[in-house]
Amino acid sequence: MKKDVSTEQKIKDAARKVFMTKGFSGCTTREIAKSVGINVALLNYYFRSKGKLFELILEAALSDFIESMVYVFKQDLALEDKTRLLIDKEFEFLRKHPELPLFIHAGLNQESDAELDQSNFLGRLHQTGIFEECEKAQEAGSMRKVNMINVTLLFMSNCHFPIMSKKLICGIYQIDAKEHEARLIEHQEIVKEMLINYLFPNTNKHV
Amino acid sequence: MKKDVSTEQKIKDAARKVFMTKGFSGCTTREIAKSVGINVALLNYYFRSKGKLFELILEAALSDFIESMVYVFKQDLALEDKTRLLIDKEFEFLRKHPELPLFIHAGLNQESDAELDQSNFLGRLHQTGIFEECEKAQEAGSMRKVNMINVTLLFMSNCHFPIMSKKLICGIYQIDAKEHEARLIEHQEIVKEMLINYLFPNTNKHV
DNA sequence: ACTTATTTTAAACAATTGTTTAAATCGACG
DNA sequence: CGTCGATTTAAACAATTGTTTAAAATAAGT
Repeated sequence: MKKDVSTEQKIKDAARKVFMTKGFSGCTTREIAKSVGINVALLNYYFRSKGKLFELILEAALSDFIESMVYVFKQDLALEDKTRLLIDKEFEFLRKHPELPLFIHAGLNQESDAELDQSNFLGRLHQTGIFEECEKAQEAGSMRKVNMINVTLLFMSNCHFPIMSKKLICGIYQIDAKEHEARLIEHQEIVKEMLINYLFPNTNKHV
Repeated sequence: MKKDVSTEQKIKDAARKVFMTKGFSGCTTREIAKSVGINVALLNYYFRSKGKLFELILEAALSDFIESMVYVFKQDLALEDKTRLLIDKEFEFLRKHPELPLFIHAGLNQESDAELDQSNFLGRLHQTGIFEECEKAQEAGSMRKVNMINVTLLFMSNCHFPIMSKKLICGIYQIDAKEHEARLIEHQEIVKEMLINYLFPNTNKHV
């Protein structure tokens, strides 16, 4: 019979937490092992090396983050409502995992090869039908004609960056976490209005 | 007489390059020393330690990036034109230093204390008068009433993130650097239009 | 209970880390 | 030239790194 949680999973969980906050070269295998309460050698017994373990965590992180988008795209909603929901869900997700964006970007820079599409992220997004949906809306004139990569950039920029930049913003403006959270809440609404206004300009809004 | 370039400066330059691409824990003092062509001990002779050197580079990077904004704010232009110029200059600056945003954010997370405002960044921004200028425009109704921290977030998100996320975007969408650059050029125009529309809504635009 | 395979550990490995020490080299000035 | 200070180096330091080896503990099957 298995234990309540397998050792392998416990290592993954601990490694995720440590890697997230300190990065690949910022931590040691012993640090991870200690936080699980096991011997260092056991880490190499389950995963072949520190690097291999890191790749696993990084890919899982990427997967999580794609999945949070896929969930929204699958909903049966009008494009405008999907836009709102996407932004809300992204902020909700990123509030729970605020270290994730920086971890992913820093992690991708560490990996020289970056065989990123083993997990077929693009395919998973395509399966939701979001691309065709946008294409149709663009043909119909209800959505502004913008390349989908640029649309992605717009969403990610305005959702991920405000979370990643917490320390920088707090440092520059000399505000504490509480004030920063207030700005974040406001930002969430700003982004929703701004993106919808930009992407769906024909829908009339009032003051 | 001094050499053409002082050893101290050569070390700083090399350290900047290495730290930028590999991060603090991702490189070694010997690696930096070798890239300058000097002994490791000399590095500790000029700067007390690896950490001290890193702090210096990080602060200089932050300073550069603030300065590129200050330059724009000082110009004698209408707010809308400053907005356009700011975005153009940010993209220009970031194209020259694409690793800088990620380096700054990762670096700030490494530092536990993060005494960020020794350089008085907020003061330098205030001196340009940009805050009063925006406040006046907001009172006059030409600029949307948005907290200045949120305005900052809007600009930084839409300028910095597209540059930082190059590897991620290229990985997900399976595009090469050339195609990515094309998207970036388009993004620059998108961001200009979108932000101006949002921040200065009363100025009428045509199709 | 005995055997066998899996899981876990302690210990050691060689390599690398940041830093220091003491000596050597260089530059300028008397 | 000789001396003194600043610069630079080679060598060594102790600590830590990722990884491996061989033995121990545990679990499972018969």
